Amino acid sequence: MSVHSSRSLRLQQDAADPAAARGGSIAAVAQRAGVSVATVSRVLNGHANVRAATRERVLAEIEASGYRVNELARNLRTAESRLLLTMVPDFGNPFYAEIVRGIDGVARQHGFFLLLCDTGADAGRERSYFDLLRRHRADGAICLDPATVQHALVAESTALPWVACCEFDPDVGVPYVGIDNYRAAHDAVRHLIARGRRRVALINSDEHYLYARQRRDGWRDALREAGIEARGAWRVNVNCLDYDAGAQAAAALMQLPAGEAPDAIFAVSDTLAVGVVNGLRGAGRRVPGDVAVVGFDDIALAARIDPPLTTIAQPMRELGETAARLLLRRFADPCASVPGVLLPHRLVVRESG
Amino acid sequence: MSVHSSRSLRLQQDAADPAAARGGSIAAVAQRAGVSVATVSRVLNGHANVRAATRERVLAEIEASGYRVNELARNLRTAESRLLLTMVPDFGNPFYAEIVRGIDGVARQHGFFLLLCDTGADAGRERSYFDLLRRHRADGAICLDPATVQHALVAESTALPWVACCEFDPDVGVPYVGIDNYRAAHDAVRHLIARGRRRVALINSDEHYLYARQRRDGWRDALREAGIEARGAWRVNVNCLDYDAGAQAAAALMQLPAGEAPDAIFAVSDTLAVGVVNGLRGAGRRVPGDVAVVGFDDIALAARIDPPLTTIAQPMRELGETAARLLLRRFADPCASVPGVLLPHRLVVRESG
DNA sequence: GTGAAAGCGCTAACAC
DNA sequence: GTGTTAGCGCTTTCAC
Repeated sequence: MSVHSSRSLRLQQDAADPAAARGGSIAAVAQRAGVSVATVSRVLNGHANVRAATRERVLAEIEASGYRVNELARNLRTAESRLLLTMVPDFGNPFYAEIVRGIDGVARQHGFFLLLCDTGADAGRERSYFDLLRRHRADGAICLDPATVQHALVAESTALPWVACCEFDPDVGVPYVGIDNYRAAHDAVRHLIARGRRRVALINSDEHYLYARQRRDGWRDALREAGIEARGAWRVNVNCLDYDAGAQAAAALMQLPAGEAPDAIFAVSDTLAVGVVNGLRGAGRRVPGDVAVVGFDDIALAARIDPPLTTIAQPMRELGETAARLLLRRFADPCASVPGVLLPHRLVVRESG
Repeated sequence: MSVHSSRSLRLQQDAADPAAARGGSIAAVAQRAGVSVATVSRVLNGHANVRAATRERVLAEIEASGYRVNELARNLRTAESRLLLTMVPDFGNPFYAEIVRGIDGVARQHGFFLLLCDTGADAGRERSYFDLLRRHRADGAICLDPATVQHALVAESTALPWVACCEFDPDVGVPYVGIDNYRAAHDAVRHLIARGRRRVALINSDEHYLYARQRRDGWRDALREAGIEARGAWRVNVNCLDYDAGAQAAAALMQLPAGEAPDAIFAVSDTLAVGVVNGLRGAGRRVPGDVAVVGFDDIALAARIDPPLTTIAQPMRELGETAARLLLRRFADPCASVPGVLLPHRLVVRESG
């Protein structure tokens, strides 16, 4: 059976004819309804200038045949893929999952789907995904990768429609949404000081992350404003944000001589902080009795560990939603000024510190 | 500036000309290289019958202009989207994240990208996503939703190329990959019995999941074979697999009169089991001293909690990889017989039970 | 080895 | 209101 003859047949919903199961072409519908393809297209796209009777006839034929528009063809014609490229460093991380939900919700509301790509925070992989924009596979992109990785994209092109989410460098001229990391860290440390802690350690990620540098500054300044010197020995940088890294860093901190050892630890991610709590317990310290712990992100697990984690909550869903809206706005007006949006964070006080 | 004149210009990588940033058309490249579009297409697709000198000239022009093929057009012509629809009940669940990684790896290896859709295990949403196949937005689909939800798809069409992963009903005639849930549960409970436990409770998810019914049967039969009656009071069904659900279920189980209260709990997911451990601690029970706990899935967190969780490991990555390969095989030969694949599970003994 | 041309299925400009 | 038709940018016969 040739492709052509199968197209002229009515839909047969059986395994023998997969082509028919996908519905024929607009031409076939038009012919059977006794109208032109233009009219069918008008009905399909809800244009007003179609007589009610004609519309009914077309609709009936579409219903009867199980016809579905071929979006491959539509997309070529309209020159848009209606796909949003979303690049995340690690989609197994619960923090990103919630942000992606936010993006997805807004996207679908506007008729877009997500092309979700895990870059592993690798600049090379990210650039090759970014190329999907040039190949017209996606209409725009949202990047959640580290600011340093984003710089590679800037070199590629600022002419392509993309926005930054969570991580960003205000200087690169790309729309972004995130939080004020300096103030968030400042708030966390001030809270610990208000609770009587004096020796507040910082477990930070690699400082080539912009947010890491900002949180470090917030930590340092909050201590300074309380008349405490931010000692170098209290600052640990890890290059991985998992449980083990946190546990090891905490254990190392506890090696400091008594009187110098921290009585509080601020970790820049909850996964790290969960490890810290376990590490401290392994080192025979009580939390928060001996050492208070504050994390960052407020992932679902934070409230469930023992003791429940004090942390800085980021509005994850809204971060994603805002990123999607910024991108959509760029579509509507590519030349509009590029806003940077900072969303409010929130200190969630639980029992760990 | 009209679209046409901008196309005939060289690429300008600046914000003023987003169209140019995406590269011109194949016709423009052909003209500048002094060859036909057919030749450029042949070079692009690595066809052999092009003279080396010609090929060089075309390649040089592509390089110079930054041209990228428009896959919207290619896809229409070749009648394939090179997108794989992946429907998951909840992509915030780390269990699914790893499976999706497996799918993604194999897909990309074969030039496909993922259209990842979160269905929330809702039949309606799933069906509307499934329609993307008919609209030619995806070439095939992988479904991770409950078997009951899949039945809606079967009614839609078995003529469309899709496969089931993890959840499946062998009777529906769709290729699937999963594990032997009956034996996995049986193994878990037998392990607990071998360690001297007699009153083994089951915290199960909603039994409209096929796996839930199979695991329930495995639990019941393992007890029965040890001469223990599987009491109704020991069986709790929850409709949500998060920490809280586990904690609450555990607390409820501990309300049973002494002598009837379980001395072991088998939870059908690790997230549930983590909650169970916390719930037991809250109820003043020691794990595994008073109550042993066994989970399911072996997510990353399982080894990190206190005490480390004994669990059934599923080969998550391989499940995803196999699903993708089954689907790819359907593309190659739509009429091939539909294999069902069961991958081996593994009991990982840690300290909780 | 290379080019001319048909056509994938759709949308939209234009004609009536 | 409705039909005719010209492309969107590409791949792929079919000539030469």
